[in-house]
Amino acid sequence: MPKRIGQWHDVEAALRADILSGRLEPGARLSTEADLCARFGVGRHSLRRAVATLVAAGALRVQQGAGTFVADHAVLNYQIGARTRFTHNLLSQGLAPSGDLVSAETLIPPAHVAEALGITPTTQVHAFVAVGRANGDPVNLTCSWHLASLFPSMIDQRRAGETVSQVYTQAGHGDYRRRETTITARSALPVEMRHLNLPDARPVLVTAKVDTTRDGLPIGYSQGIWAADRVRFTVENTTMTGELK
Amino acid sequence: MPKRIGQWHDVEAALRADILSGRLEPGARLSTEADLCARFGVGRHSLRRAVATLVAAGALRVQQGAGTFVADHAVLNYQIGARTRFTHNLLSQGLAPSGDLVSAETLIPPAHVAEALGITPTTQVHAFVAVGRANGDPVNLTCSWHLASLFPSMIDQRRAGETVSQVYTQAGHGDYRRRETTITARSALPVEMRHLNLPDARPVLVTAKVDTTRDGLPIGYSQGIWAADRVRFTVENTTMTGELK
DNA sequence: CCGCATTTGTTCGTATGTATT
DNA sequence: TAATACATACGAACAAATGCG
Repeated sequence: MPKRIGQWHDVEAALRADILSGRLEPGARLSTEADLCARFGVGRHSLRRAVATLVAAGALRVQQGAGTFVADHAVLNYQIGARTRFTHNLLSQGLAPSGDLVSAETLIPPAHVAEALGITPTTQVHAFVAVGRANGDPVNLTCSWHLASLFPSMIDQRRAGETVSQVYTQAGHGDYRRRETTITARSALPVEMRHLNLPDARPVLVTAKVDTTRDGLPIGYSQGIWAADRVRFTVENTTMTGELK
Repeated sequence: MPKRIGQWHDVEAALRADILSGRLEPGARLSTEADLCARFGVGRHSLRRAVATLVAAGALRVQQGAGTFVADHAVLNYQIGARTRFTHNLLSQGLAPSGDLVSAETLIPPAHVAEALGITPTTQVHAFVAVGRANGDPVNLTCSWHLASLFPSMIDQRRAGETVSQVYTQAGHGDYRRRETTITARSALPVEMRHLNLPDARPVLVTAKVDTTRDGLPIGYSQGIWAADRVRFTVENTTMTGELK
């Protein structure tokens, strides 16, 4: 026996059903708040809470002054854990990759970065923040940290448009490896909302990985924040037969 | 230029800062709403919106009648894409795995399942819903669909506690393979909130995979919904040397 | 075990600001 | 510029859950 308290739950369910069933098509505009309030017989508060929930869920998109619309998204399918790269991933789906370097500086890393890199908290690193785009729309925000001692001119190189891989190679670490990638999800932080152009605290996927030399020495750590409704990760399940138990 | 208007943003930022800085320790109880309203000089509306945002972000936990608390979580590190299993994954971290079978029935699959399995929309499948737990706390909700024709007595077998792998093996498909796994994130649906014991529409990670025979014929499709703040996926980055560009 | 005070949840009304058309 | 539509904010009242005496 479901414990349904709250009219806004009912309104949310009704709107969600309309969207899923196709009665409201992707991109369609909903009636105004006032109309919907009248239709459902609830106050503006209840209606707005239902809409807010669906916006957070990525089912609706609201634009002040214009109206409320059913979301329509293009989802990027991103291959992970292999030798594919951002550029290659997008091109293979007919999307135009681009990116902006938001910031580049040399500093003392935050604690969790120092830990991941296995360095003392006072060792200097280069820190970069960049936005990756598909067809001009931002899809991810990358924060990366690299040992400053190994890549003296990395700041200038990256400002000149060189990729991390290119810098690694020129410094004699072309055969670097990527340790395992971790994936988590959470709600977007205010900074992330700005860079990813998110209208609200929507879910984001967070990827993190450590680059090491062939000997396993960490040389860089990077973290990607992805708008959850704009990407789907694919992990190739290599190996494996049965192996139950 | 940031266009930040709204007091509730300021309240959220202040609370977030208190949490991150450690002034509010994990598990600690905040002052009451009334007190916080007075302290920040805002109405209850603004305060509650700030709190709601932090709850959605997983930073706070609210309990009606009791108070608002700083979240303290145990995060499960889940190895993905290898031969590891739910049980093994938990045991290796000292967590006790358990699970409940929520439902088991034979039916016509939803469209996206039929598509994934490469079957006509009228082919019957067994559908299961189960909750996976770590130390009794729910961490994921698994929905799986399996070709009914291949596993006639699967419903009874699973009700008797047998695993999917065990059923596969007994039907002569012990050497099944897992096609690639996809990972996405979104907000939890009401059903998921109930089973995962989520107090709100928090982010969830969604994993999906197709089991096939050695010949590549699909025999089952399963989807896992994970409470985002209770799990971190780890993908082993096999292979790979440089291979830049 | 009951009852009561405390604390959060839901809902309404109302007013004003800001973006879009 | 004016009308429309969503955003923010305050206040108030009652419901529901919790915890304590």
